[in-house]
Amino acid sequence: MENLKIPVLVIVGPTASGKTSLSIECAKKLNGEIVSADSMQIYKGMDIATAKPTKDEMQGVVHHLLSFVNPLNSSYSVADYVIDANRAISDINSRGKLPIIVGGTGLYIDSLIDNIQFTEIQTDQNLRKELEEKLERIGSNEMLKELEVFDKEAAQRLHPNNKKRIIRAFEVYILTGKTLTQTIKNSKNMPSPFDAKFIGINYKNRQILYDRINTRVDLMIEKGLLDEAKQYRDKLSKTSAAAIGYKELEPYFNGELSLENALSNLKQVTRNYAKRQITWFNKNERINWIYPNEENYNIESIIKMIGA
RNA sequence: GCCUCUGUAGCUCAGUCGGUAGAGCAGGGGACUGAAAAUCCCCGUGUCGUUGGUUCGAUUCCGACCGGAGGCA
Repeated sequence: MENLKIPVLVIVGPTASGKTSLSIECAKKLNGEIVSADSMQIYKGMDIATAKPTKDEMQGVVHHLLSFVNPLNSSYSVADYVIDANRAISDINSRGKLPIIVGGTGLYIDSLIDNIQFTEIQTDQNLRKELEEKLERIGSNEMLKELEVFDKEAAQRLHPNNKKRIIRAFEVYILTGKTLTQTIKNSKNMPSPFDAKFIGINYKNRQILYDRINTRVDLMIEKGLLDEAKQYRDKLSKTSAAAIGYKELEPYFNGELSLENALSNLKQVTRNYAKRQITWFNKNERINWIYPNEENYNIESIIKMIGA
């Protein structure tokens, strides 16, 4: 049974940690193709802000799930990602190559690797809007009391300020007749189809990561981030608009902030994001951590580490 | 030179009618199932500029000094 599982290499790490170059090296060495696991690099355009690998950087290595969603009118979610990534992996595997999953979106990666079942539930934007209005009207605590009637566990788990999740708990129940708690439980019933080896890149001295982030933002400006941001002003879909890199420049475009201050804010927000990513990956005990500038940071020892 | 304001957490600033102090941001930790680059939770001791004085007791009142900002000739 074990050997029927598809072998995959997973490379994770916070933003600006060096995933791109390491993954391309691995792909070349291990006859692999890359499956991006990045919730923002999926969009067409948006190249500079999301730090997509350039053609040159790819060095001929095939990349999947980059630049294939229209950022102007399409929304995307984990459930979509799991479907798309599974398809890409099957394709790569069927051609005898190693799928290398690379990215910083922890939820996408875990949902894919752990074979989370999303199929039964949908979303309903209108219903969400109604629920949002209701929550504003009656308040979080009242809302949680109502939730407690049908999903006590979720009601106890959710903090009153976490409005998005409270609304989602109602949405799931109204749409499917099943509670969010039950739905989550059910989603974990299928075994993983993958034999996954995890590599995580991190920095023992976090300041070094933060310096890399700051430098990268300055580099983005040189590459034309301002023009890219202007191009997408007020045009992005609900999900693509969440990208870090454009919304932080709005105050500058509106004349409310100097470019310098807007940029230091953008760097700040990116650093905060990196920290959240690290928190997510830290709980994954399957990850073999490697640290740039240290002995084991080379392809040979990485291959040895994962037993490829 | 004189006058006024000001000096409190890494930063911006509250505050203590005299009993050694607290917010936001930063930073750290955590959660996370269809928006996840999103959303949310927890964590605050610091010579209260320095130095004298008054006082049982001063970061708080008074003086001097040293920074900073503004005004006046």
